Amino acid sequence: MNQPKASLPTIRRLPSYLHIIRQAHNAGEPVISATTIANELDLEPIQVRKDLAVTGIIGKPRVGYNVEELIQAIESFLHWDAPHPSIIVGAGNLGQALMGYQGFSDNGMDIKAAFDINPEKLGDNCHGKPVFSMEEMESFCRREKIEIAVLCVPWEAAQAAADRIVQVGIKAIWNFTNIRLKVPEDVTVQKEDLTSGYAIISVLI
Amino acid sequence: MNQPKASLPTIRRLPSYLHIIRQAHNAGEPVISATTIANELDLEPIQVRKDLAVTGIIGKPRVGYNVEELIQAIESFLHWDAPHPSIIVGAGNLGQALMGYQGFSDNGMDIKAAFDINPEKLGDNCHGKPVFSMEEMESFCRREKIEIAVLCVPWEAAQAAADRIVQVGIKAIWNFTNIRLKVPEDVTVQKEDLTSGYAIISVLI
DNA sequence: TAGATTGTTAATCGATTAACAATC
DNA sequence: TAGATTGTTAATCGATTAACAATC
Repeated sequence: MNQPKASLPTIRRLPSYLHIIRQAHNAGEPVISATTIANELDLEPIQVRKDLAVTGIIGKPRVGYNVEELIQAIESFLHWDAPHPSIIVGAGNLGQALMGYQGFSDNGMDIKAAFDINPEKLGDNCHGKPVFSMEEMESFCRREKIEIAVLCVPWEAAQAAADRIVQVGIKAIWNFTNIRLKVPEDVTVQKEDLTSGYAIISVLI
Repeated sequence: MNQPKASLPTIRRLPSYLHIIRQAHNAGEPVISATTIANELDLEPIQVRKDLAVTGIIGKPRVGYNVEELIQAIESFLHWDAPHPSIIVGAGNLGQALMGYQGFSDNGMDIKAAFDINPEKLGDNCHGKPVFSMEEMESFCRREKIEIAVLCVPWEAAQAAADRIVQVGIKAIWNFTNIRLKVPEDVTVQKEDLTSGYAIISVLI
């Protein structure tokens, strides 16, 4: 597992910046200032400058940042300038939705297939991509050099599925279940618990 | 918008605790200690104790917390002990998936319907729930006393949809798009950007 | 009783924010 | 030049962690 060169909050904010900067690029703007980005997102300019600094970008005082350079700097920092072969494990509602989610495909995530234990789902063509049985996972993933497994099974099945993913040699699991997975040290798990977001909104209502 | 009585990181962790405590309850265990929860989640016991304290629960030294009391305390703190009538706005892949997501329905979120501009989607029966046109939103939401709108439209349509949601009188928007919504002060927006999670895993690989 | 666990008070750590010189 | 913006260094703020007395 790599040691990130920036704090997790900073990394989380970078995609929002990138989205705004790409819009500026589409609008033909050659430069953009941290102040502009901050206003758009309701953040402090100093925070945007500090965040952008982690990508190695150098701005021009009084002018701002070169839009094309900045897009490249962020994409490169996030490794979004190269494709990441990925699979979905668990082709239920959420798995199928993520399979067609444009926010991922726009940023290098290349979902090659889904895997499921339910024989009824097999052979389906979900968003133009195949659904295979769990037995086919190992050979497929080694052949396609899969880097990321997106885990969308019910929580009761999550640990067993994770064990399988580890066995296959995949080193990164994006865990959409609400349990903590037990995996070897060299495997990265990023937990994305939608009920955490629901908890926030429930308290704020 | 309510001022939460706990930090956002604390609130985010509570659902994971609740899940473990409910499992203990199902297993018939009368008490559970912060140490047990911490071990399960790979956290520090002191953090779990501090987090649980915000719910007002009182534990017993040497014993731990009464499981039933603790479940009630967390559910009550998160307002998960009452139903929250909700709607999905944008019945695309993600919207449909969230409509059937059990992690929400298990915790009081009661999704009553979805709304979409695409006439092809209307009348569909998605997970046993109806899909209506945007025009029907206002009367439906006022009648059903909708509290939360889950926004799953493409980002280009997000601000217009949010304006509509505000107009209807809904005070909480769960925003799954990657733009910042401009809404009146009394409307709460919780942004849930899946590309932020993808950024983390991309950097950690 | 001895030992484990709670809850409180204090210390540490890291992220955010402020101040300001440098620069175009 | 004057003024806006960057990048650096320092200060603040808040969350996490540590220490420890209280308790069953």
